[in-house]
Amino acid sequence: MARAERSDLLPRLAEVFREHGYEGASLSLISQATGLGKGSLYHFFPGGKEEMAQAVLAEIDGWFAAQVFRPLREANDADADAAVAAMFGTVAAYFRSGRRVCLVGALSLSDARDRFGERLRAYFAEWVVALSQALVRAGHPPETADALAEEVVGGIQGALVLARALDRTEVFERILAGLRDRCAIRP
Amino acid sequence: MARAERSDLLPRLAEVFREHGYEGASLSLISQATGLGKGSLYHFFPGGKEEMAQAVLAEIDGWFAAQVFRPLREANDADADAAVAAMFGTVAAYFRSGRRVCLVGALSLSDARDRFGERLRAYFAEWVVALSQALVRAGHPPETADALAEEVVGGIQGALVLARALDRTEVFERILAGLRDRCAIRP
DNA sequence: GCCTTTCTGTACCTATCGGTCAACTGCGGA
DNA sequence: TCCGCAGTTGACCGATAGGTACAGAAAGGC
Repeated sequence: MARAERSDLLPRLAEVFREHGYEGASLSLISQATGLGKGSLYHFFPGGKEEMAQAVLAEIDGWFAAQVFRPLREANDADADAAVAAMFGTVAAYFRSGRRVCLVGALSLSDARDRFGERLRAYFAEWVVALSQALVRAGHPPETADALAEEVVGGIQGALVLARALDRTEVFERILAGLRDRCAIRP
Repeated sequence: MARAERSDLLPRLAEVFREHGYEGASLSLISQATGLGKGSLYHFFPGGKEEMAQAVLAEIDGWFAAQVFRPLREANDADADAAVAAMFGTVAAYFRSGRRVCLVGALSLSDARDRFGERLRAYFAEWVVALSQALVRAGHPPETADALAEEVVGGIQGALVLARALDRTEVFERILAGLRDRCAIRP
C-alpha cells in the first residue's frame, strides 16, 4: 500500500473489529487487513489496539451523527415522519440487511464494554433521544415516544442478532419493516 | 474444590463465557472460576475449550427447552396467553433484568458464530417456532404470528444489548413490558 | 543536492495462549 | 492389603499475543 492515511485505515480496521471482536482482532490480522506492518500501525495509533478501536468507534459515531441522528434532529414537524422512515432505509443499508454486525452493539455484549463504556452508552443514548424527538414532532404522544424509540433502537439490535444467528437476512428486513410501521402515525 | 462433577462445572463455565466471550475466556480464567487445574478440566472436557462451550450451550438449550419452549408448546388454547405472559417473567428472571448477557446472542455476534453456528441457529429457531405456535393458540392470526414471534425474540435480544450499553436495567424491563403487551390479545 | 520529518518493515521482547503429559492422590472393591 | 482408576496437579510445549526498538526508505522544504 502506498503511503497510508489514518483516515483510509479506519474502514478496514472497523471491518476487522466487526468480524473478530476486540479480543479477536489480533495485530497480525489487523496488519494483514490494512497491509501495514506493526511499525506503521503504531505510528498512526501510538496507543495500540485500544486507540485503534477508539478511533473506529469515533468514526462510526461520526457517521451515525451525520447520516442518522442529525437528519432526525433537523426534521421539522412536516417531514419528521419521512425522516423516521428514511432512517430505516439508511440503517438497513448500513447493516447490509443484517449481514453486517453493529460493532457498538457487539462490543456492548462483550467484556470490552468496560473499556469503551462511555462511547457505547453515548451512541445509543444519542440515537434514542434523536429518534424520540423526531417521533414527537411526527405526532406521537410525548409520553410514549421515549419508550417507542428505545423499542425501535433495541429492536434493530435484536434484529441483527437474530438474523445473524438464523442466517436469514429476511428476518432483519421483516423486523425493521414492522418497527417502521409502528413508527408511522395511524390516521 | 472437592471432587468435581461435570454438571457442577457448567454454571461456572457458563458465567465465564458470558462475561468474557469465547475468545476472552482463557483457560486460566476458567481454571480460576472453577477452582480446577487444567488437567482436571481436560479430564472432563477432552475437547478443550470448544467442548466446554458446546457443553455450556447444550445446558442452556436444555434449560430453555424445559423452562421456556416446552411450556409454550404444551399450553392449550385456554392458557396459551398465560403461557406467553409467563415466558416474559421467566426470561426477565433468567437474564437478571438485563444485567446478564445472553450467551447465545453474544456468540452470534462474535466470530465464534461459525464454530457454533448450528447450535445458535437451533436455539433461536426453536424459540421462535414455540412462541409463534403459542401465539396462534392464544388467538393471534396465524399469518402474523411468525413475524410477531420473531419481533419478540429479537426484541428481547435487543433489549439486552441496549440495557447493557446504557447500563440501565429499567430499559430492559420497559421493552419487555411493551413486547408482552403486543402479545396480549386485545378484546 | 541535501537534511529533516514522516512513514515503514522487521527483529525482538515478555507474557500468555490452548493444550499435553507424567506423576501423584485417594477412594472402592477384590 | 493392595490394586485400579477416576480425579488432580503443575511443569512444560510451541505458537502467538501486544508492544518496543531501530534502521532504513520515501517525501518535502530549502
